[in-house]
Amino acid sequence: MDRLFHALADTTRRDILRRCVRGELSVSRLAEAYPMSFAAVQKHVAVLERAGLVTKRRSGREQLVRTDPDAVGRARQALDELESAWRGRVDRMARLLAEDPGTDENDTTEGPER
Amino acid sequence: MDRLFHALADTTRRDILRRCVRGELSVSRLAEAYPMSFAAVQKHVAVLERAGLVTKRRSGREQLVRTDPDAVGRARQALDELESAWRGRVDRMARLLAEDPGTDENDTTEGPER
DNA sequence: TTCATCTACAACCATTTGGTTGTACGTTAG
DNA sequence: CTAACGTACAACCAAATGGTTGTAGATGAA
Repeated sequence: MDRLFHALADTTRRDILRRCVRGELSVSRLAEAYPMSFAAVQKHVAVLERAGLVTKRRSGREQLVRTDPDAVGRARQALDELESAWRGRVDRMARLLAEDPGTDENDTTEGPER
Repeated sequence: MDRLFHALADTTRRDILRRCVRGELSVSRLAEAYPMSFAAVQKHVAVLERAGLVTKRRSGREQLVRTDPDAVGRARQALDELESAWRGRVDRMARLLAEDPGTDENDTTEGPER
């Protein structure tokens, strides 16, 4: 979660994500687009990879970068949960679950984070 | 944008946001909840404030922290745009705008960021 | 007034970040 | 084979981060 948002908190990295939307791009092709060294872009891609936002696929001597379609969805879901709390939906849901002694699996109210 | 995601990229800060959902909390009240100094929490609140995620209101000698309901919406919208690009919606929209010589204000295709 | 509380802010420190350069290795092209 | 390309990775550096302590200013309570 920390890594996800941290990866998104950089203009270059968000731009890399946008560029990889249309299709796979090699790291060196990406590096041409930015006023920085190849190694720097390589590091940005590594950050995105550790956050699960992109995956790399080897093709010959090139390393093709592709976005993970589900990753942004996960980030959005995290914000949705935050927004739900905002609107009090979580509280009401928790209260309903408390009254109904049914299957209460997940805990959405306590602890700083999972 | 950078500041927004960076503010969200920390467990303590996300937790502060959740705690301030129900109502305003003073900084010292917040500080009691975490195993760190008052000044550290103060800094976290400052980061959230610079990102526009919370606002502070003075009440006597206390400084009450409150979440900005629209802020998470803004972050979600940013992710929505990213997700739209994923799905190619932005591209099709841009193509439509290109064919229609009408009011083409925003540029969504070039540059690293706004 | 005096004291305790809440806040603000500066100074400091260790670690991380974002960038650089340089070197080494696998792969493709001539 | 040799040269060029794409990548990986280490070492290094300046700046930012996340934490600390200490000091000082407002405000509320005794």
